[in-house]
Amino acid sequence: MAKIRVYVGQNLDKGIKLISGEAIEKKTVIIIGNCRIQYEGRGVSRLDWGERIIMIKSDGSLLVHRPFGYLPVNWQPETSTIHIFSRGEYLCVKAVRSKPRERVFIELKDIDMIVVSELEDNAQFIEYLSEAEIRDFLASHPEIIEKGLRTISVEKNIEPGFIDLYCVDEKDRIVVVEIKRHTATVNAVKQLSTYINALRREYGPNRNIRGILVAPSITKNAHELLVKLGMEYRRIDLKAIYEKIGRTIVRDKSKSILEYIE
Amino acid sequence: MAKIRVYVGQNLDKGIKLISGEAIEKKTVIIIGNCRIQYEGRGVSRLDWGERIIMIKSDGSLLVHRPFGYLPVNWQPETSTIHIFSRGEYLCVKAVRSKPRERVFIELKDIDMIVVSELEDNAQFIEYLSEAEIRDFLASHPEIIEKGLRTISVEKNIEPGFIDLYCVDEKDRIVVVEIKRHTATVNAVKQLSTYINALRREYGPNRNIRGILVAPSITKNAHELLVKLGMEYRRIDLKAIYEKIGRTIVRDKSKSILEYIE
DNA sequence: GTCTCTATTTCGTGG
DNA sequence: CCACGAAGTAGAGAC
Repeated sequence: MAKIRVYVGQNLDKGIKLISGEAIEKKTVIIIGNCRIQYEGRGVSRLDWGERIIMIKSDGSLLVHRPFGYLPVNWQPETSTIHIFSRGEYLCVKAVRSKPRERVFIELKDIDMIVVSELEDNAQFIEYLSEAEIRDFLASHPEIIEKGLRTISVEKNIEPGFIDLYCVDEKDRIVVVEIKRHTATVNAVKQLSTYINALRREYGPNRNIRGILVAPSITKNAHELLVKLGMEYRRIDLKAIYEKIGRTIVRDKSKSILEYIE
Repeated sequence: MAKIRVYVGQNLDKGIKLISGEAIEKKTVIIIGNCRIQYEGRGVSRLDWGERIIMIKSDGSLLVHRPFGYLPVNWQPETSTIHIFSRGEYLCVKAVRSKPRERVFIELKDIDMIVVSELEDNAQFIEYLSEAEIRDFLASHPEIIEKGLRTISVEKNIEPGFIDLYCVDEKDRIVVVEIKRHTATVNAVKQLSTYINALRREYGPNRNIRGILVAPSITKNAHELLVKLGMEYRRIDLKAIYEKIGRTIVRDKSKSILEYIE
């Protein structure tokens, strides 16, 4: 079980003393209370009094959550230094970051609860179906994109940027493959076009160079532009790739994992 | 003061019953405990047992925070439906979203604390120095960009997209202004170049059309490309703009607000 | 440190 | 609802 100290009601003063004095090393602090907030740095923001949840982690990251919305209303990433101190009637939390130079300044006028916890969490976060994983899988199974396609290099660096897959087709034409793990937009088409133009400059007009955009879907505008520029689209099915890579971990058996992919 | 109920130690069962039975309407729930998590949807992830903080808001948003890092390790935005229920030894939290189809499934084997709160927060979040604000300010003060510059239109829609400022200079040449509120990259240069090419096609080769990229800074590659394409860079100072727009709210007087901008 | 690109990006806005 | 671009985007990887 985690070490947790809860300060509420009569004990709040003790909690305030604890978090404002002692360094909160290795501890995660949650404060619930009525506060106002100012942020200055890359932008400037102001938020007047309201009841919110403040989370301060031992690495210096700070989050302020309102009772709605997925995103924190104010925050500071982990490179910050955090000071907690009393000023007049208010408990103040000040998180300053030097690069970029910015600060979050919180004043609390009412505190409902303080939780100081020491959490142990050493598990490794494992992700599947990232763009890198899909790219590497397609690199070793280029026939999924097109029969007879062979991969020459992965993440090939040419001047304008990195080509996901640099391949040749059955007729030995160069094929530039751009992979998107979700809906391809006009930007993706432009990106692919840039690569192809660069290669055409390099190889001259006699070398036939093809461009294939691989994605589970593509926007209408993107597809029009793609066709206009003489390039091609290949749909991939993330579900099928996931099956082929072969995962077996399913804990919640109420629904198949594959129902949720793409 | 906010309405807060804390369940810890002996009371945990009561808390579990509360959050798994009743709809948690208008309430924000925090659970601290040892859990494992699976996510499936746009991607797939697994996280084995560890002590974490789970936050569930009344709008259906879900966040799981590890004791480190600014970002939640797993989450679900506010369009989700959330079910809390017991299965065997575990308390389960299941958040499902339909568009895109995805789910987060959490199993808790030890719970340290449950907090159920009703937070009141109606304050308006106010942001300054957004790209829109900077753009509108420069639109009405184009002389900051260049002496004699006049704004013709803001957010002008031409085929490839929207031009931030469409101006004419002292010599009545068309000037396309692209504004970035931080470091301009090669993409910004390409964007500007696209607009200018479109206008050149429209107005023919005799009309002189200039492009100005306005940003607090620019990357080396971007600047090289800009010069190569015959366009110009103007540095803007966010601090100066903020001063000119004229803000006065400064609560924490220990440091001037302007120290923290840009 | 600078620059570029991805992200379970999220979020807004305009068509 | 789809498409596209901004964000205090954050974070990773290459150079």
